[in-house]
Amino acid sequence: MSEEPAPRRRQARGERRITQLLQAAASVFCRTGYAAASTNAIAREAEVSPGTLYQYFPNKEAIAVELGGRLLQQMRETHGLAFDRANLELPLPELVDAVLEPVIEFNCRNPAFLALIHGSGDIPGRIAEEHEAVHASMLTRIEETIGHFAPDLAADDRARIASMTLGIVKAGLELVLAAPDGPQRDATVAELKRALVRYLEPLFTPGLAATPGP
Amino acid sequence: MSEEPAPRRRQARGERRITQLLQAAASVFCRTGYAAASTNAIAREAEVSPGTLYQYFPNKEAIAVELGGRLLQQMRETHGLAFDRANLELPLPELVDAVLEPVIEFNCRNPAFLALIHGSGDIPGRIAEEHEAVHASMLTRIEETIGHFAPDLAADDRARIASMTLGIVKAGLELVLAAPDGPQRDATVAELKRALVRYLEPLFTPGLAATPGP
Amino acid sequence: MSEEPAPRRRQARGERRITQLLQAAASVFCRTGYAAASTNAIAREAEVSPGTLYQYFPNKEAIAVELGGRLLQQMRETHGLAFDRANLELPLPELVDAVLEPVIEFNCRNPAFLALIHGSGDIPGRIAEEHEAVHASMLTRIEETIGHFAPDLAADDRARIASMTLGIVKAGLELVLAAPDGPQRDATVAELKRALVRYLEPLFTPGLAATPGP
Amino acid sequence: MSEEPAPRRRQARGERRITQLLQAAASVFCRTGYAAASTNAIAREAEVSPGTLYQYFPNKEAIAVELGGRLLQQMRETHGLAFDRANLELPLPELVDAVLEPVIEFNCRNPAFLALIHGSGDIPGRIAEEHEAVHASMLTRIEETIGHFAPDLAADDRARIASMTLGIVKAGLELVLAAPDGPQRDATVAELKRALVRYLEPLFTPGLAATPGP
DNA sequence: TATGAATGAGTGTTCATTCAT
DNA sequence: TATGAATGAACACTCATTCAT
Repeated sequence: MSEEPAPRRRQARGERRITQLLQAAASVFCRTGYAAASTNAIAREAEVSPGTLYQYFPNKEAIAVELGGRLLQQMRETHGLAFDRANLELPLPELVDAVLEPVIEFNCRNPAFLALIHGSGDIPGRIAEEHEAVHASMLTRIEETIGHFAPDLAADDRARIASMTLGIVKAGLELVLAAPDGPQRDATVAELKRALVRYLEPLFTPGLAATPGP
Repeated sequence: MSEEPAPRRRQARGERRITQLLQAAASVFCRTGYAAASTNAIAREAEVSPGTLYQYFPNKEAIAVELGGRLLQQMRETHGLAFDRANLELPLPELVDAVLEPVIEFNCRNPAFLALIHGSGDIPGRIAEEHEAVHASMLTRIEETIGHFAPDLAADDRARIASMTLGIVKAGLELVLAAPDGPQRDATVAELKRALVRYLEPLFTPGLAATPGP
Repeated sequence: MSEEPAPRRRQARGERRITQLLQAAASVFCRTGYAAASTNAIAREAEVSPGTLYQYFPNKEAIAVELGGRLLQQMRETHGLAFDRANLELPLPELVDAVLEPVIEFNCRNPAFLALIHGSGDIPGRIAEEHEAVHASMLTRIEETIGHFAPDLAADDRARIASMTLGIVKAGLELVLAAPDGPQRDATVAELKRALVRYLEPLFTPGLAATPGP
Repeated sequence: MSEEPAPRRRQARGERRITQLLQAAASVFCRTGYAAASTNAIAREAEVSPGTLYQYFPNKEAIAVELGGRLLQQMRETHGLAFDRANLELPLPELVDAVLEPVIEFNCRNPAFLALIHGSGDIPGRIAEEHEAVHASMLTRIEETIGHFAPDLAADDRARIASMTLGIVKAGLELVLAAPDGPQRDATVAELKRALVRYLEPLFTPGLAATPGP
């Protein structure tokens, strides 16, 4: 009677606290990087005491793991959505457009995502693994798409191309985030798309050798 | 006659110590990033006491600055050499080859370079500036090359393309370093070159619009 | 109603901690002097962890500054009181008595004061300045008193006499502190007073040349 | 044949080295105090390597002990000389003059002496003992002199008066050293003498009660 | 002997984490 | 639950002391 209704509210409050803490963490990680971010700073940013922070996270790493996980999940959805929307019938430029648009938007709204991925060298084990997992899932999705257009490609070539594609996207994303919002950012986005289209074009154009030839 | 040899030997020993310490630092920075690297860990890696480390470097930053400076200097030379060797008469694939080869080789031999560049956000003032300077000089060199082949390009387009080019190179370099030495790495190198050639080809091929058209 | 008591209690606790730490610092400074006193030793003396010490003081100097400041403030009050109580109508022995009594009492209760003044050469900037200020204000007060009884005295003579007076007081204070509490200490106090009275008597006795004469 | 003449020269050289090191130590102690003085700084000041310093002194304390000891010895001689020269037939002002003159001169020439005495709180055991010894010998000499003029004085009164006398001398010495060389210093010296004469006068003037009486 | 590079325990200080309230 | 004071191991750095040359 006094146990039933409370838990739900408690859970709701807990969820709100966690969100609040993760937002604070995102903000601090962005400003200072993972290694230099102190849990006290995160708690302060969340306007919460250090003790409270540790009521929801067992340690600093867990914060990064959870934040990374959530961002990664959103990214997965975003990405999935992107590939879904982009039915594979579209010509390459439009496909690239459709896939990239939500990814760019997501990263502009969540700069912590790239920050966390970038700093993942400094970050201890688990989060790196999580990151690795999403990374892998992205690669898989890209590989599938490539496979759809170039079914004869050897598996390792396909994997390599997917990696390079993702690498170009990340590099471009960084340039996009670095560019001031407005026409400059738009131009950078366009440049990234151009780079991708040119890189992938031969794969999507039957009759042109995409891989090393004789 | 009894004064000369000692100082010289001592200097030689000092130089060796510095090299040894910088190697240790490179190794630790690679493993943990700059921020998380402790001076004691560097000293331990160099099999030297903390006091000895501080006999050669006034503080932690100075280690990164010196290491970064040396790598940057080598990189500058490597890069310069690359562009020198690559007389601009070569067709694009050979040009890319000539420029990339030494850069890749350098980065394979000095993985700390990329690590340091990556962590340069956390790194205090001077090294970041130094890095910025080399980054800028690389960009300039790339811009010049682009300008040679596409003299009519607007300055900001040229700058953007140069940035994207460098971004692709860095991303590719990371993939190359991640690939196990041997055929896989070679294939990754080839893939990176392919990406660059495809991206830049239109610029180097008269009659094809390289910049945004209608 | 549920917000008020906690902060106040907390503040009270903080104040107690600070007092406790300052007492520990006073004790350690007395034993070893400022320069040789280690923050860890102070924390240990206060039965507190180093981290706690640093929750209340930003660095070692700040401890000395705060301790010095508090003692100096008390000394100022003590001293002021002394001169106030001692209306200048009293004959010299009573005047000396009235001024010295509270000063001696204060220093017996706060031996760190003299220790800190002694070590103030080693102590960084601000505290030395503070000390200098109180020293100067003491001198001023002594000069005024002298001026009241010997208005014809040249300014530099008056200053010199005040310095010597203060010097004698300090030297005597040290002897007093060194003497075991009880009759020996009382006798030392009496001796100090005697020394002061004899030194200053000529100034306060019209008709006797107080300054160098032929 | 190859052993005999060398030792003496070696000893002579050693003695020179020690003197050189002690001078350097005196200079550094004066500038920074004992606690803050580093052995490396002393070696540097002596233009000698740290290793050499440790060939002549087993540790930092030993340097202070030896320096203190030598200064103390010189002081003893100076002081003894002072008391010898001042045959006790002289009237008090001349006696004070005769005793003080060489003491002041010595301290002006060896400011490290006072610095070392001042810092003796920070200084570990042995040197403090040495210092105590000379201190005691000075007191004894003063007591003897007092005893000569006031033979009826109780022993503890005599001791107390001697202590106070020495305290005044030290305090005055400090003022003298602080005063800029020239007329100001001379005036301070004169003031110190005046203070001593006034303090001691009653003891030396039969018919005047020197100790507390009704 | 003289050198000065090397040592390592110790210093001031920070911060992830705990716990009494 | 929430708080924030308390903890203590670890960090950057120093310096008295040692030792290979």
